[in-house]
Amino acid sequence: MSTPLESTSLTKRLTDSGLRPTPQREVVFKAILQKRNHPTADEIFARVKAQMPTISLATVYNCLETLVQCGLVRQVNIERAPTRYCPNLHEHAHFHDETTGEIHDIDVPAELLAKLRALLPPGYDASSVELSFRGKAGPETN
Amino acid sequence: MSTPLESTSLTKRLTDSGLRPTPQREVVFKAILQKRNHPTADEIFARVKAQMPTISLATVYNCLETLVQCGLVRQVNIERAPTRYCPNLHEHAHFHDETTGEIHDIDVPAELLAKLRALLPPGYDASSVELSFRGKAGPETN
DNA sequence: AACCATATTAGAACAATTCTAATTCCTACT
DNA sequence: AGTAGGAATTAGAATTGTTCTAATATGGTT
Repeated sequence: MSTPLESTSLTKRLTDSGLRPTPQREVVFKAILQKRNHPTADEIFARVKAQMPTISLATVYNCLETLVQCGLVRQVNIERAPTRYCPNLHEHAHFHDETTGEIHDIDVPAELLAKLRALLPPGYDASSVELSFRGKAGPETN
Repeated sequence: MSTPLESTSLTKRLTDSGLRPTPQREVVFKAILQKRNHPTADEIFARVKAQMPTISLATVYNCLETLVQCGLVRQVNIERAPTRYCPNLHEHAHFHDETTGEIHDIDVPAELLAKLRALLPPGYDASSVELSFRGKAGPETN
């Protein structure tokens, strides 16, 4: 009973990646599962301190990074880089090139954009839609 | 010749919104148009200082905000709030409720996701796709 | 020309995150 | 079981992008 299902799968994931299963990582993971919302690192820190008062915010960040690496948690707002401004006013998507750090515009047909908006439940009114890709651009030069 | 087309349209937009056309705003706007990429505020600051060495970074931020308000410039990475983590691992979009600040998950059919990926030019390989809406959720409670 | 709201400025403040260096903890090996 | 050694944790400082503050300057209107 000291090893519930959740922690075994966590332990497995960690060891499979050559990482150590530590109490901190377990507690952080459970704190995220606790409520099905989208907590910030600070919120997770608060939840976790209740059970483990000695844990530090830096550790929470470290654990989160580990969990994201293992694919156990997703990061919603990856973009911590500075805000960027663009003069291209018509609706378009962005491709963030991971190797160069550059951002390229991607055209999105209006028809497809409409389909995206149609995903929203009734009553939801989106004032903006942001679509961004992240990855490697091919070697073809221009 | 001291009032090229670009600045007249800028002036018009500003005055239409009850805002003043100032040299700083003009210079910032031109700096963004100068190159068709996605500069950060710092980069714009650097470009601008060449012509107007006395301008301050705060002003650049102010001008950018104004230009975004007027719809002359788009902000790419609006999300300045802290990174959020979510345990929902299958592909989904997010809806940022502007009134409550909450984030709701939106399901995206795999078929539609495939269509989005298909927008990328050949050679582009996206490791992640992020789709987020921003707006007001309806009044229906749950 | 004077007024007054609006803009600009420099620098301090802030918030989220990362870094640093010291300590502690797991795990593997005897 | 004991211990070496690398990995993880910790507290606090540092960093970064952005916003705030309070004083000064400016532009457009009367």
